[in-house]
Amino acid sequence: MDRTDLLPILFNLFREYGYEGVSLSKISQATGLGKASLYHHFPNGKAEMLQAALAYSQQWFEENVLHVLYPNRSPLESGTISHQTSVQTPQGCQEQVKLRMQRLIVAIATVLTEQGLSANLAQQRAEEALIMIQGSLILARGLNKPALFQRILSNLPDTLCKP
Amino acid sequence: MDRTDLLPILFNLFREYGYEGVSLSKISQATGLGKASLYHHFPNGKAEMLQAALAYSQQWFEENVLHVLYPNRSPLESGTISHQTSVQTPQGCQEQVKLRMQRLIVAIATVLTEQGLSANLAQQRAEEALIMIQGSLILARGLNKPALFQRILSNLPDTLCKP
DNA sequence: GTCTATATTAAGATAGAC
DNA sequence: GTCTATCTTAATATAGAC
Repeated sequence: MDRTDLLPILFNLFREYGYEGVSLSKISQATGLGKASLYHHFPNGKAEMLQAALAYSQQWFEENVLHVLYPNRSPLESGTISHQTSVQTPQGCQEQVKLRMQRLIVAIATVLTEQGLSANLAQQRAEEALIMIQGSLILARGLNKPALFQRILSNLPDTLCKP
Repeated sequence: MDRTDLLPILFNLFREYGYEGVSLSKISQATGLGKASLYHHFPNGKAEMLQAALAYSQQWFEENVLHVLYPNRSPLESGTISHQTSVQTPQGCQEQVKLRMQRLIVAIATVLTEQGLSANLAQQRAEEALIMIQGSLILARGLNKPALFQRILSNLPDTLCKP
């Protein structure tokens, strides 16, 4: 088994249960590997597993989101993980979250600007896009209504480009 | 020290760190009480502390949010904790979260209906209100820009009542 | 690369004195 | 009502065989 196979499993675990909510026993069960084997792949233990899962999701985000918004433009040089500190604890996520939000907002604002919106309005709309996405995810999960998220997502393009 | 004094401390701890992220040592430190003393107030341990913190926040929500939207109308009979199961684990929060969202949406939709909006539009706008609130909270925290939340909140009344 | 076995520490929880 | 002391279990982590 390769380390690459473990990353999506780790990512899903941390996303669903949170860092403290994921125990090595859970990871062992989810991956089918013994605890000792996990330490073979991640010598620094759980903290390193989180770090690897974050890097994995970051890469996914670059390829599947940012690269779609920036099809053949920016080489995404800042996409390589440059803000990674030694072995990350849960608090260490904050900076990565911030960076990812900022870059997504810039990407969306750029697209909106090319659609004819002013810089200020584009920025505001891009923030609004993230707000709607994040907020509808919370409501969809809280109310157990996935359709609510789908609806918001479908209306987003019109909402952002409108007046 | 009274049990009532502990509730806001517990609530803040659970909100900040999550259920698994809060240890009895942390609670002991935050409250100034020994672990054994905590078990005097909450014989069923951490699970009961979460339950109490949830009930406390629910009461706060009733008095400070719903009662403001329903000034002297509904007696809020459903406000008393009727959906409480024995001793709650983290999963047990889901149903409470759902109920609270639903009631807030109904409350906002009712207000909007009285402002002249149609039932369907009012419902949709009420959902949108929660989406904006929750989403802007996430962005404000993630970007470390509290002003973003303030801005969204200020614009909400107009946004909801407009066309 | 994975295992069994074990060490080490911290967590949740109790007993009983004051 | 709060404490000290202790119990029990689970968590993180390591050693060493295969």
